Amino acid sequence: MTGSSGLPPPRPKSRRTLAKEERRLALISATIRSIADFGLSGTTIARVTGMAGASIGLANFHFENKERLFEATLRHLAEAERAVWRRLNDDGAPTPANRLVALMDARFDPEVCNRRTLAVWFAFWGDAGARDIYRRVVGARDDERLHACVAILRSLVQDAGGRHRDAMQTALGLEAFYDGLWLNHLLYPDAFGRLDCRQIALDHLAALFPAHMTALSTAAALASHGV
Amino acid sequence: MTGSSGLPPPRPKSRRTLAKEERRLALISATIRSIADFGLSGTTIARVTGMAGASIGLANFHFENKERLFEATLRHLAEAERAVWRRLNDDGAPTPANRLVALMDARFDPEVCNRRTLAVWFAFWGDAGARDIYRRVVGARDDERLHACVAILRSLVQDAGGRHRDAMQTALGLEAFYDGLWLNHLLYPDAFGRLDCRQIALDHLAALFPAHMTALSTAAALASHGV
Amino acid sequence: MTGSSGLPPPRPKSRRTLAKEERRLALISATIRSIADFGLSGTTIARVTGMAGASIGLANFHFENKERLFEATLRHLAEAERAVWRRLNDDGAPTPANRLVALMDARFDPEVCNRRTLAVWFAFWGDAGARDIYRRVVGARDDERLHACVAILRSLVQDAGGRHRDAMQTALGLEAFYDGLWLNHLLYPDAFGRLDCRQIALDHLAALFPAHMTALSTAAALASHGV
Amino acid sequence: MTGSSGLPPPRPKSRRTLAKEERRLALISATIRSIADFGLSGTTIARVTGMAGASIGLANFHFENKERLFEATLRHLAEAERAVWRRLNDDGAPTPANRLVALMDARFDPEVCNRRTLAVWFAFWGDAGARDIYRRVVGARDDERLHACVAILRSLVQDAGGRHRDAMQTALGLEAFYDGLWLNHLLYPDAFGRLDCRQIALDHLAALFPAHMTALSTAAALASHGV
DNA sequence: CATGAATGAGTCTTCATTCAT
DNA sequence: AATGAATGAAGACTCATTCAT
Repeated sequence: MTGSSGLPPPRPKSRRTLAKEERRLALISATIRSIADFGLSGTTIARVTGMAGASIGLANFHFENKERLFEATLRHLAEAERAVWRRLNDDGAPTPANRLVALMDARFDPEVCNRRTLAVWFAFWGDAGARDIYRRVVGARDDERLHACVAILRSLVQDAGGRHRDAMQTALGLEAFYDGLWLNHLLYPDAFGRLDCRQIALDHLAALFPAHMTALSTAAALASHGV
Repeated sequence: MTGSSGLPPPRPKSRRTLAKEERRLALISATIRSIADFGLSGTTIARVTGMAGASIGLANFHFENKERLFEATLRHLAEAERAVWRRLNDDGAPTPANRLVALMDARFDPEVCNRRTLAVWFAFWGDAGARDIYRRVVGARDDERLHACVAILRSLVQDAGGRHRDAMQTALGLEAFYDGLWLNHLLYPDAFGRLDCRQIALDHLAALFPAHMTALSTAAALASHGV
Repeated sequence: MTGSSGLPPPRPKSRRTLAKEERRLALISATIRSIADFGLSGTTIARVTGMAGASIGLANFHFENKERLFEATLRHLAEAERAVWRRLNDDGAPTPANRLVALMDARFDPEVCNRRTLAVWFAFWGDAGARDIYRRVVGARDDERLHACVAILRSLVQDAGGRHRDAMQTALGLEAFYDGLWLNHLLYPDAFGRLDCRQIALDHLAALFPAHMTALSTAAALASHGV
Repeated sequence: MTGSSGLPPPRPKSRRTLAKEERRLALISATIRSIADFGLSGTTIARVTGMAGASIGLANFHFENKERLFEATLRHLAEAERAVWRRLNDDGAPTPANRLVALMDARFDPEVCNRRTLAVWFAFWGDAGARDIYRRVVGARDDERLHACVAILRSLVQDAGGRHRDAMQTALGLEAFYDGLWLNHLLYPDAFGRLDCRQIALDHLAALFPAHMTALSTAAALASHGV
């Protein structure tokens, strides 16, 4: 039906390729769930493949290693987060204040800030051995985010004749604050709901930049529409 | 009864007890170092006892379990942190602002905020299985700290007629912020030095409570003398 | 029948057959290289097919089994050695002494006595399980060679009125000697060069049969021309 | 009973130590049997420990590795062979001819030249990966034996004004010959009995050194008494 | 109190073989 | 003919825990 006419079906190959990518994704997804539910040390190849409905050997076929599987998992999550950020950034008006809020909003987007994803990040941050893997895979991405924040802050404060050196300090403080909110959302999801965290972060931004208060509130209101 | 002759042997019991306590401490200390250097999953009984210069059997003798050893380790660190906080709190003048700074300063005291200690906390926070242990052992202590913060905030804001519900929100935000600074100190010790973190935290307090600015600055200056 | 029209397609079958045989040879050659470089246990289907530039499934297509692949490899090497021997035997004058030297020379011909080939023989001789395969595939060929040697020795000694039982003993000793030279060429290729081995073997023959010394020397000189 | 008097029993410790050494020996012996019966690749930790009546974990406790277990096995066999050689060398009269026969006799002593021991040597010689282990562990010992042979040959030929360079060549040839006899004893134990091999080797020595014929025969006769 | 040999379940990884395409 | 994804049994190695001394 799809192609009864002259065109040869290029599907079989692409279907196979797709299936391969699907398998990879299924394994990565299972890895995320396993880390969230059983911890990094409780995440075994047998458990991951079992959750993905695959055989044990398949994990080492698609990912050479357990470590490679972890790396792919980190890369997957990092790319998802980056995509969310880009989307939020492109959607809003391109004022510095808007971009600052977009940066924050990406942190508390439901696709990014959920128990499973945060569990993975903290699992890797919390384990001395995994920390190295994390830095190797996601380190550059973290740097990029930090420097984007610094750039925004500079253009934001430029209007008010702010100091340059503080931009980095402020950016570090902001990122740390978001991380801390993430941690508490992970540890106490009830006391620290996702939207609570977002609100606290927004209040913080407003407290830091009272001059841009109005713009920030507007941006926040706009952004929260999409949530 | 213990000695067959009249005189009791010169504190053999207390000496033994001391030796026992020393052994326990040596094992706990080795556990901390091992978690910091090799992660939770890389921390084996053999490694811990090896680092402590003890035999394998000794760990199971002093601590029934590996889990018990971890619990004792958490308890030890929590008590040390609590002691630092009490000391700082008792030293300064008992105004709310002072106490708020003391609460913060305890978080960034060198005895509390060092790579090894933070590595342990984040190791337990990062692992789903260990998280349960953490909550069981240190959860109440964390609550105590949070409520102390709330109480301070209430008495602080009472003067200015603040709202009650905000006290809890603010306290949660503060704790989260400190946690985030801890995390970044652990991950990037160079970019986030201990004193940098403390300064960022202090700036944050000052931004939150501009009315108490002067008092806070004074308190900070006083506190930093001791550092 | 094959083609629907009258003319049979120009040797498509033979071309296919050739391709098939080429594939088989490529796989066998890769097997030899793999055994030489990684040992019998390090020789996996994936490695062999990888070295031959084929897919994993192909090995099991051309050779039902891994064991069948090994058998084909042994057969291939045995036939090559036999061909060398026949060639050398046919080339020289058909005196017993000449044939004895030819038998020896076949053992140290570059096509037979090289690192890769010897590695395969000793791999199968050295492994208890593989030994059975070897005996099943190459045992008869070894017997043939031994009895050829016995026949030569008998006709050689007949002139001097030698004893019959000794022929077998001598033949066994000769073969053992060649094997020992092979082993040392494999283990210490520098100290035991191929030509060194040949010379030692020739000296040994000369020592065993001083009466045929001259003939042997001549034969050796002739044979070494071809080397 | 053993020590009711004042002496404290030093046994417990030495008994423990002995037990440890006994375990190691039991595991090494099982390794030898396993290699002989199932080949190097068929020799698994589970099999070895099973044959030794131990648990799987014990092999890795006494020998860090499978490779270390193999090394210890090689070392054990090499030392046993060396001990036999020393014994035979010390027993006989110290003439060069005697020592040459002793060197040969050690090769065909029942403690050295038996199916199990030879199977181990050839297993390591036959596998590319194991070959490296062999050279690392036994290489020096092989060199020692070769140079001892060279020294004997030099003092033997010195009387007849022999050539020096030939000593090494002859020694290499002798060792190779013994190796070849070993191989054939391993492959065809019926056709190549241990004593058959020894006789062939002795005949070979006699053929090489007819001048020392008498001494050799005498030495051989004496040596064969002990067999 | 202390030791360390011993156990065996559990983990990662390899690999021959199968089979749908 | 050929591909390569998929399977799962088997292997080496780890490690918490036990227990005789």
